[in-house]
Amino acid sequence: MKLYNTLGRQVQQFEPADGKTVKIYTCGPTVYDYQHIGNYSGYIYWDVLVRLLKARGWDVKRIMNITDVGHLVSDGDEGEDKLEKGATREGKTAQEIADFYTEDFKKSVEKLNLLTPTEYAKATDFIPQQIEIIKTLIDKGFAYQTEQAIYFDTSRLSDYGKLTGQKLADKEVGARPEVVTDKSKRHPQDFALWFFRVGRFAEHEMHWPSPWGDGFPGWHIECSAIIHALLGEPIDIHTGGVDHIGTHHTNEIAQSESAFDKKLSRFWLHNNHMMVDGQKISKSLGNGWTLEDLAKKGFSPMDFKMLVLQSHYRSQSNFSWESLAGAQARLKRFYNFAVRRFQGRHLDGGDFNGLMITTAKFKVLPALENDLDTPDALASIEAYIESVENKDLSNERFLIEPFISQIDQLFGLDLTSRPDISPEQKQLIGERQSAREAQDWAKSDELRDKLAEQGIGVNDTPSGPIWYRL
RNA sequence: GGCGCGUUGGCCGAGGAGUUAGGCAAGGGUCUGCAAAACCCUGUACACGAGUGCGAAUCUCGUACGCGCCUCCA
Repeated sequence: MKLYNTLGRQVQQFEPADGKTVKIYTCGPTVYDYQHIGNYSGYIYWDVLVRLLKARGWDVKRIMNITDVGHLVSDGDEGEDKLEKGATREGKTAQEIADFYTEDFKKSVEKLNLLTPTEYAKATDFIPQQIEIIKTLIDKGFAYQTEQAIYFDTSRLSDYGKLTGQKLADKEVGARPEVVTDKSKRHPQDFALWFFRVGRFAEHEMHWPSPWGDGFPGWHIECSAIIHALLGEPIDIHTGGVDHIGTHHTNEIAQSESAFDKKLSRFWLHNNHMMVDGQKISKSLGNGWTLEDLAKKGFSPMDFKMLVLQSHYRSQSNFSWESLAGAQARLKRFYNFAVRRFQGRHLDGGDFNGLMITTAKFKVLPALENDLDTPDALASIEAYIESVENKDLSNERFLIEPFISQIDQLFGLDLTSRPDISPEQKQLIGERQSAREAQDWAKSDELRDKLAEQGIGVNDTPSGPIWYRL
């Protein structure tokens, strides 16, 4: 299978280093607030990636971190931690905030039917490991100490920034005036490994002892520590949003590769961002919808997932309520296809069954193996559903179950869990059909209305009624 | 200033030198007791300019516009 590797900027053939187990790390949420739909779009893509890796027969060991400390806020960078800002806002401790939003994140993962990682790793559970790496970096001369912090000396690396393709000298450092810099930093691009609880950080609520003094870790070090502790370098795939390329992942590479003399990750995959009405999702625009906001407008997490899968992970996609409605309609069609398996005329399988499996295997899977082309994969599924619906059901025999279970395996769209209707409802359909045959249109219409009240629609075909959900 | 991406029919969105993407919406039709659903048909799209090709939406250069990153961010 082929994947686009940001490191090297090209599509490359992928397989795990040991040929068996894929070691994969996904940059997880910073749990200081609800995650918005843009956040989840990334997790949806990486979920399909994991499902694909498994479908190809590899074992997957996947770690996702939960950032619950050390993530400084942007606005002016006054030294406030995102977690602590959230805590102040809600009158809680940083720990309570982290726990609450971690829980919310996990619930959403479940709602979206995303596979849970092998392990979630909280940054605060790996403080000693982070300190250990910093120690190593100091010993090897890659880090230095000032009054405010311990910094990584980026000038020690000739290939610092290899992920971005941008030369260090070309970067405009401190492009924004509001960024506060430590005057005693040797190079403007040097980044903090450990902050001391002094100056603007004096009141920092979360802090730990270290060999160099009381303080808290920089943001990037947690990922290096967690990867080292739970996966071991090099890992096969590291995923995250495109915004991480320039800073977070660049610094992760610098730290880990300097400390351990091994490549950190063989593949770097980055999802592009979801725009909302053509604009970046941001707090100030108030367009960072949550799954809850979508639910209020009548859209399920699965509707949203369908929308996300309709565009490629490397494309910048655009969210609008109109496009979400389109995705919802499409998903409904998938669902109504799935419940055809309860309608009694597909019991024997036969050639049709084989054809379905073949389609899944020879069209859908290859689409995904082509750098995770989910839109193309969906189109193949669509083409197949259409070909089935064209058939005269009374004559054709087919088996939907294996097909949809393959689709579910790859996309987690919950097709297989679409419920059957009740025996009572089936009886109503039968009665209505009898009424129709007796040309009792009044009764037939009455029964149709009754079924509609229960969310069931009926399609009269030459070979009998077919029900679907409204 | 640097790095990078994009511009596809009403909307979303793949593809990527000659052959239908797909979905949603729309119009017409078939079927039907009537509907709905489904099905069929229709739209003949690729920012603009120039260039290279037998041939360009697809390659090259330029222009315009938009976006991302270089600062926390999925």
